[in-house]
Amino acid sequence: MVIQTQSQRLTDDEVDRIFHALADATRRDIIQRTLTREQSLTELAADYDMSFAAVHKHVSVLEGAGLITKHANGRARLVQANPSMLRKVRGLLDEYEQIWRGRIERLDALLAED
Amino acid sequence: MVIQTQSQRLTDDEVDRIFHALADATRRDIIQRTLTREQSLTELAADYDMSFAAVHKHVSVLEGAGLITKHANGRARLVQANPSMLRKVRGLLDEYEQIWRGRIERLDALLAED
DNA sequence: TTAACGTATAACCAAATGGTTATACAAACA
DNA sequence: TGTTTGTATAACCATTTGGTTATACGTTAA
Repeated sequence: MVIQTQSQRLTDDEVDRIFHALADATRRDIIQRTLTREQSLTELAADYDMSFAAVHKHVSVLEGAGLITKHANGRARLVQANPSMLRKVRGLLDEYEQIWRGRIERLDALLAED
Repeated sequence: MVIQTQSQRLTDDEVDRIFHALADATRRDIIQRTLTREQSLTELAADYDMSFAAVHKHVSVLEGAGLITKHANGRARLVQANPSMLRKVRGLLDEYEQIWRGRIERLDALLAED
């Protein structure tokens, strides 16, 4: 078993996988549903107009991105969203906001000269 | 000329396009660079190890997602990031946070019973 | 008016994506 | 034990993606 240490910084590949995982409405819906309460794969699959295998693939993509985790309960696999990863994504966007604010401040400083 | 009214809610397709656009390191880099200051396509293309046409495609993807805007200046096309769209994306993630908090509150309420 | 520069786009290609059906395995139950 | 249920995965397919080269089109400058 590998203990995943909470890495401070995400690599480009990790960020690629996270945003890719979020770029699909079915996968975003799975995140929403499993934020509220954990759900098994069959429970999830029942509500989408596609095969179980397709839903299984979507869940795998989310798992690979660290956006959800699965744990076994008998033969069921319970899926739950991982809010800490969602917060990390928000943190990435906050960095953009900081860059933007930095630009505004430099413009302000420029106007304030003389 | 079409005046784009600031639509309150993004459609699934729009969100798909936005996250897809963010799921590539080159495109994220273009956003970062053009948040600081607007840059022409050739300026942008000079720093990547790929053809001008490839960079042009990346910029088109970002433009289609509303994450950057282009305006002409002579023969140059100046690219600048669109911070308001980035904030909207953050808003989407905030919604997930709200759902998550709602769950916690319900759990707290449950524990508070008796 | 030509030549050079910046941009746009077409045609092509390999690889990835998102779906399918079919099959296998593992756990629960009659 | 045998059957059903839940999950995993393989093989396949059409479409999309992300790159290429080549070419065309405006705009600037000599």
